[in-house]
Amino acid sequence: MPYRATAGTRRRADERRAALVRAAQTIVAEHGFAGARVTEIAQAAGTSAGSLYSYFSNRDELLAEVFRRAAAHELLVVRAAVSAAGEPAGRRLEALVRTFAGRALHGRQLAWSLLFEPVSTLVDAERLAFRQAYAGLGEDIVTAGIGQGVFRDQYVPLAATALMGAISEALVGRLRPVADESDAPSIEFLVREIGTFCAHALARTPPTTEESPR
Amino acid sequence: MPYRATAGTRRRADERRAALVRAAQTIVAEHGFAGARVTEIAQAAGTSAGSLYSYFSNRDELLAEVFRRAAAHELLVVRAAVSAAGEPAGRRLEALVRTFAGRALHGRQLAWSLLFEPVSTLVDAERLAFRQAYAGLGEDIVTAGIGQGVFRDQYVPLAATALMGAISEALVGRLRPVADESDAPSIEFLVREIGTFCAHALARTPPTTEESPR
Amino acid sequence: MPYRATAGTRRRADERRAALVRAAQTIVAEHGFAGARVTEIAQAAGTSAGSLYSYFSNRDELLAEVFRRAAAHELLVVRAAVSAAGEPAGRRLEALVRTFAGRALHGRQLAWSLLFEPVSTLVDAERLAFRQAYAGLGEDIVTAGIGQGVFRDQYVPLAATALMGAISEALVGRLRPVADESDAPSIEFLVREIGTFCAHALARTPPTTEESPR
Amino acid sequence: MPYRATAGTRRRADERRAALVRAAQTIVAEHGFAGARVTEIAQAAGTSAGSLYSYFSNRDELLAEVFRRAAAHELLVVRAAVSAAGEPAGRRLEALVRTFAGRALHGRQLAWSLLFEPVSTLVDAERLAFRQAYAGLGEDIVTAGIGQGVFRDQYVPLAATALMGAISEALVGRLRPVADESDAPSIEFLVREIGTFCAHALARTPPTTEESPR
DNA sequence: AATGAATGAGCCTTCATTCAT
DNA sequence: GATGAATGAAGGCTCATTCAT
Repeated sequence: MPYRATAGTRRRADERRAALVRAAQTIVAEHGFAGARVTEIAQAAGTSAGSLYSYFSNRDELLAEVFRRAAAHELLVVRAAVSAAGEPAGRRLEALVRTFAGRALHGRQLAWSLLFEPVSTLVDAERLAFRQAYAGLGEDIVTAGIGQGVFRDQYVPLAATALMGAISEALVGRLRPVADESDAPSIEFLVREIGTFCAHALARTPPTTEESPR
Repeated sequence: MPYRATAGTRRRADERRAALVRAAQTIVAEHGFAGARVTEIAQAAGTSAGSLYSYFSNRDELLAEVFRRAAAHELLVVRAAVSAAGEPAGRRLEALVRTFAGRALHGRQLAWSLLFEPVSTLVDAERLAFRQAYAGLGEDIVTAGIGQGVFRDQYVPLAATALMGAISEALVGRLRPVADESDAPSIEFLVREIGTFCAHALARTPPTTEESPR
Repeated sequence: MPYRATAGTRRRADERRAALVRAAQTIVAEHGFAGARVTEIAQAAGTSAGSLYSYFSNRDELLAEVFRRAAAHELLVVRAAVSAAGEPAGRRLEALVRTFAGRALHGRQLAWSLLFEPVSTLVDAERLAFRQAYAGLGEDIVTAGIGQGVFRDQYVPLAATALMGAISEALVGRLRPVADESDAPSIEFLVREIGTFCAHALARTPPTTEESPR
Repeated sequence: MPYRATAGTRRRADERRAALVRAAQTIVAEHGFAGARVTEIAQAAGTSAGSLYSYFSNRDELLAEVFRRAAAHELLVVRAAVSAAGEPAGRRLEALVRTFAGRALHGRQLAWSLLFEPVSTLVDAERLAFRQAYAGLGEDIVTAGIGQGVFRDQYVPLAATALMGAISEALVGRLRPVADESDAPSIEFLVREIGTFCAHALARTPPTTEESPR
């Protein structure tokens, strides 16, 4: 009698696979991709390293999936918030910033890993897609805003990119020492400031470039 | 004739050291810090791995020097351009963007490694200083602009950070596929767009957030 | 049938570990600690270098275990013999010498490595304990002997140390060429002589220091 | 005109050579043979590593010479003291112990290195000679003592060896932790105790091996 | 004959991947 | 299908020795 992949078998396999991805994600969220050892992932998933290789042909492959999943989730959340914001584009922009900020500040390491950490060609490709999706989100907003006359006419791809750069750097960037968080400004304040920054950046009104008259 | 530690000897040592740094930088510029193997660096410098250790106590130390050197150069160039731009702040901002852009587009991998690639504690510390210097540059410009009434009143540290994020992401970010550069917009155009983006972002005039009347 | 961490597995692991220790000990017994290369140890144990590291976190750790094991064994044997010798202290002393001698002459290099060869801080600490245990044994005997009036009153720590020095040097010391063992005195004779030497050294009767009258 | 080794040239060479040996000895006396790096020796001698190799074909060769020299010096001093002690053998023995003790406690590291530290086959051979010389000294004393009826009849080689073992272990042995030297007994006391130990060990009077009557 | 920078073999250690059970 | 011990390639670093100057 030939072996038959019953529904139960199949489901159990899927669960295992998912457990591995989840475990890996947890570790990545704590130590970054570089700190995600195959053995530890397997252990955290209640499985073995060897078993892992029957679900993924590669460590890279697994990490890529972790990336994909985490990124997809982020996107989902942000997209939902953006959709819910309705019109005009300014409100959508604000929702984008606010949601992105919430996610990023929640899990800084994961956010950073998703955005910046170099892993492998595979993940880099994945990241490209992720960023493009984000950029696409931004592009939609910008395009809509332009159409609505809210935003000035501009080269949309770049605007979206710069937008994401500004937001992510301001939030996840490792620019300032993490240590001294005592007198750091409140998140609410930061988000509002970033929102203003972005709103201005896209705005129609031409910026004042000359010194103000006294 | 006895061996003599002449000026020539000294110079050759300096050259060797410099050659190592240069070789390392070349490799970093191609494969990133992670891809810079000691043996390969030495070989590329026409030396042996062992020899490398008489110039640097460490691989990390060498990489840190590569970073320092490259970063210092970038800063120098950008600072000079900014200073030369004079008043008002808007012009300095434009100079910042233009120069940064020129450097970044020249060597994408290097720029990315300098800005983002995690290496070691040592280099990360170096990077912090580098980024802070950049941020400082930005802060100076923003502060000046606010004083001149050109820029709106805003939380300067964040503005500077977001600024750098926008610029670097737009330029070095791996958002767009590097492969397909056929119908990419001209650098000149990109730089102008980024400049506009930044100028608006900081500008005093409140952005229009409502739909324009038809 | 799923892989199962059975008692057999566990036993095999223990065996592997033991094999490594044994292999290491063999090599140490032949070439000393310094001559015990990780790769060679693993190979001698029928394993790979990498595998070694799942049983020991360190080369030093393994060597320390080799030391501990060998030393513990030596101590056990000697202690047992000493206990079995009963009273008075003189008999215990003789047992000490005899047993120590037997062990030492059996494996000269190992005995020497245990007693003298510098390895690492870890092993040195282990050795300290080993030597102190030996010294403690000696001190017990000397103290007892003094109490019994068999040995003269003396500074016990030094007596014990000197005792061990005399014995070990006479036996393991590299004083005489190892090569020419042809006309060497019998072990039995040596042991008896050392015993006499030690007995006298500790004895109560004051030594004659003046020339005997003719 | 052929190169001629003038007296001056020759003398200068000898001085260089001697300087190297001296420098090496200083370093060995501080860090042991293992801690004597070729480069550092050369530097300490005001020479270069390369130059060192025109005086010694080997690091081992140099270290062997260091050993030879230091050992010879020790021997010379001890021999002189022993000779000066005159008769009977008991006095010579005391002189041996006292002088040896003085030297050993003066430079513990050097003494230990000479007596115990493993270096190379070459040095080990040298050490053999050294120890044999010491043993010879001991043998002479013991033999004389036996002839004078001061010491009991015994197997001289072993007695001498055990003697040296007792002395050196008591003095240089790393048995007890070096750290706690606060309430350590005075050197004078130690030397006297060792002397007594040795005197008894060799003495004619048969030791009491039965418990003393109460 | 002197120099000291260059060499490179050799060491320990890590970790993704495989495969006998 | 599952397991996890075994593997072994690869990497950084040290230091005695050599050799162009």
